[in-house]
Amino acid sequence: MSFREERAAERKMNIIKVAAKLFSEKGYHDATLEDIARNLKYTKGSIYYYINSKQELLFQCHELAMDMLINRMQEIMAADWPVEVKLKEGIKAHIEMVVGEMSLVTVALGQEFELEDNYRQIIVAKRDRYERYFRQLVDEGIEKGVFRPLASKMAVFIIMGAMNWIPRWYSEKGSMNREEIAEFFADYLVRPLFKKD
Amino acid sequence: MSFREERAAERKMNIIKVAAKLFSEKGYHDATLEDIARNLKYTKGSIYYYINSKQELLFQCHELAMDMLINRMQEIMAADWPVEVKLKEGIKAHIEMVVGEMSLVTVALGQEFELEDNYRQIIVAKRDRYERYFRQLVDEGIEKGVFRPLASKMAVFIIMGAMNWIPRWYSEKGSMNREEIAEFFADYLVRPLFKKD
Amino acid sequence: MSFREERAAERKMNIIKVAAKLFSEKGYHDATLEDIARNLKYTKGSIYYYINSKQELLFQCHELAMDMLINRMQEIMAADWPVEVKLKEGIKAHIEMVVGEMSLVTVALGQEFELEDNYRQIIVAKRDRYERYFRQLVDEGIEKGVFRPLASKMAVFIIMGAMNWIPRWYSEKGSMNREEIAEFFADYLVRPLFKKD
Amino acid sequence: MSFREERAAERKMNIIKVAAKLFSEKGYHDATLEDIARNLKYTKGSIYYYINSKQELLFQCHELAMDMLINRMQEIMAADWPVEVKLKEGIKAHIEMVVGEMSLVTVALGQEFELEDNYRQIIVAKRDRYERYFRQLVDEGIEKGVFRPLASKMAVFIIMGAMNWIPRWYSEKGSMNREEIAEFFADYLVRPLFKKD
DNA sequence: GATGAATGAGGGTTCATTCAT
DNA sequence: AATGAATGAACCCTCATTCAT
Repeated sequence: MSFREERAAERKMNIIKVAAKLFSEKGYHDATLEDIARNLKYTKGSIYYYINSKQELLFQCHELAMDMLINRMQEIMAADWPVEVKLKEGIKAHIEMVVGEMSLVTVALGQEFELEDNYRQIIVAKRDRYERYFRQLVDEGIEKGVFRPLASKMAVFIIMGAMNWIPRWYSEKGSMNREEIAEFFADYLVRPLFKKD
Repeated sequence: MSFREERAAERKMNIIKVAAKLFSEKGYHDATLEDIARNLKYTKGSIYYYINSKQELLFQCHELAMDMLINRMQEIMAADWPVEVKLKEGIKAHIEMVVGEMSLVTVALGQEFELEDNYRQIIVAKRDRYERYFRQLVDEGIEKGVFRPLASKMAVFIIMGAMNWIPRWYSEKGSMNREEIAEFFADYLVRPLFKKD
Repeated sequence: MSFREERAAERKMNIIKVAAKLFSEKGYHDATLEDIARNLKYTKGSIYYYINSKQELLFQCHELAMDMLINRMQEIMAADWPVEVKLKEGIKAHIEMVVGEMSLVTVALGQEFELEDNYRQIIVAKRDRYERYFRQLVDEGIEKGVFRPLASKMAVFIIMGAMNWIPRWYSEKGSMNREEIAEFFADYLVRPLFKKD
Repeated sequence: MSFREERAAERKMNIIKVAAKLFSEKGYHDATLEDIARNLKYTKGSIYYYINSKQELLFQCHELAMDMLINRMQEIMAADWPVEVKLKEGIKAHIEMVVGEMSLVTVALGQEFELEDNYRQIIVAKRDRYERYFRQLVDEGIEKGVFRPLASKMAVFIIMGAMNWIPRWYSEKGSMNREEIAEFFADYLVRPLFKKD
């Protein structure tokens, strides 16, 4: 990639991030391109040098977020850890990203229904793929006798729901910091999987 | 209430329900008043005889939903059950309403950020009050030694998140029916509260 | 049709005519909806109560014009006249409409390429149908031995072209009035069809 | 002209021709400078090194086309032929150019109204001058007794209209080739000028 | 000579809202 | 109690044009 192209890509990324921030703050509709432009110190028209439509912008937010989540999860899957550790790490990683890249992942998780159909399909596919990693881990734990037998699909829904709700209440000023929250969630959500002993 | 007023109230309720349905299906912005009117076989103008603004309509959805949830929860709180049973019943009741009155509660839970500030404050207050019931139960369980000591606020966030995520994946054609889901959730989400024995 | 509907239809027709006028004066693109609205003493938004898009407006101009032309031509075809008279009358009728309903027919004849594909197909079909009447007359004249044998398609193209060019030069202040022009054209354009004697 | 200037002039001509092609295909408005640039493998900005505005580009198309037409007609006028032959040759030459340099002349003939006033005046003047040649021939024919007396202005309008309509229907795959069409038109359009004998 | 980048004016369209009837 | 009609503010998007490099 040439220097020029690199700078252009960087700027586009910047636009996406600002858009994500505003989308997550005000919602897709209420965040106007004017808002986004103003935040970037661009003019409305200028943004269109980098993107094709507001929808595309939303889509890019989704895609970026999902790719980040998937990449991180792939690393975890590849690691040489016991299954219950992988699951906990997966939960913690997800939470870190939800809280850290707040706006980006928040948009992706919370405003899916704003995506037009063709875009949505791509994102839903990625989300399914992502969730499947978690389900794999639960299933594997059951097979290995580490976890008790149960409906892994439901368990994953519970885990996802709990995690994805975080943006609704999280505040940097809260009594727990990121790691503590992540730790708490990982413990709370994995615990019911274990057999009683 | 006079007969007239009664009929008007009834119609207003009808409008709210239809609005809720459309809001939950297409989102607040994409559901136009035209849509709502068409579904009711009214004209756009007529609706304004019963409501003051689209925002108010959204607010009423929220309020109705929250009131339903709160009322049900109050009954449970008043019952003469052990604390862990109350909590499980609370979870089950919530899930029944999420799945049953789908649109109404879905709107309330999923589109809070569309509310304008003055309205939002009222709703947030109700939601807080609602969540406080759950937290009370957790705290009480801890006090009584039924549950282990932990950050009850976090636990409630987890419970709420898991439940409120249901509309995102629930389908009537799924492998579990309502009661089974409710049961599964109640068990899974309360289980980590207990002391190991 | 109820009184209300009638009035609405009337207003829509009015909009179409004003649009046609402006389209023919400034071209489809340069005539803005703002222009059209101003001419009607409406606001831009109001127009959308009657139409769905600017394209539709253009289409309606085309359709109205073609229907007028076709209807008139059908009357002529049905008349009990010798073929060469029918042809001359067709030419005269066409010219009357081009000059009379100036803007409407002018738009239809001159700005076909501005129509989007789905609309264009409909209009092209109508135009073909219209031209076929003329061709039928020429062919019939040839068969009957009134006209000499020649490529009727080309002859019709010539006739059409000559007539449709009129809006480019016609002025009410010109030295010939409508009927004289029509008469001149009919004679000039039909004359070459006859056999020399 | 220096070598530099020559090359620049050549490129400018190239731009005009490509512009003409796109103007005739999509219309003046729908052919964007982006389109034109892409076709030339330039960038949008670069074009402005050679031209001053899109309008100028359109004007140059018109002027080039009119100059070509006028030049050819001057040759014909200067030839030592009988008047009726000159007229026929004029018609044939015009048609050859309409069909051959399709885009250039098509733009000039079909999109005159897109020209801004100052430009239009110049073009209208040229077009008048061009048409006057044809009228001269008709008048001369009348004077000499070759043609019958008639309104030469009208006759020329008919001839022009018929010829300028050709781009609307012409296709290379049609049943007649260029020369045949030209021949047919010349015959058909001149024939009504002659006296019956 | 050429280009990437930015601009800004304006256009079509949508929609909540109002109001006379 | 209901509606047809009208409004206007706001929004997304396009594109000719400019300019520093």
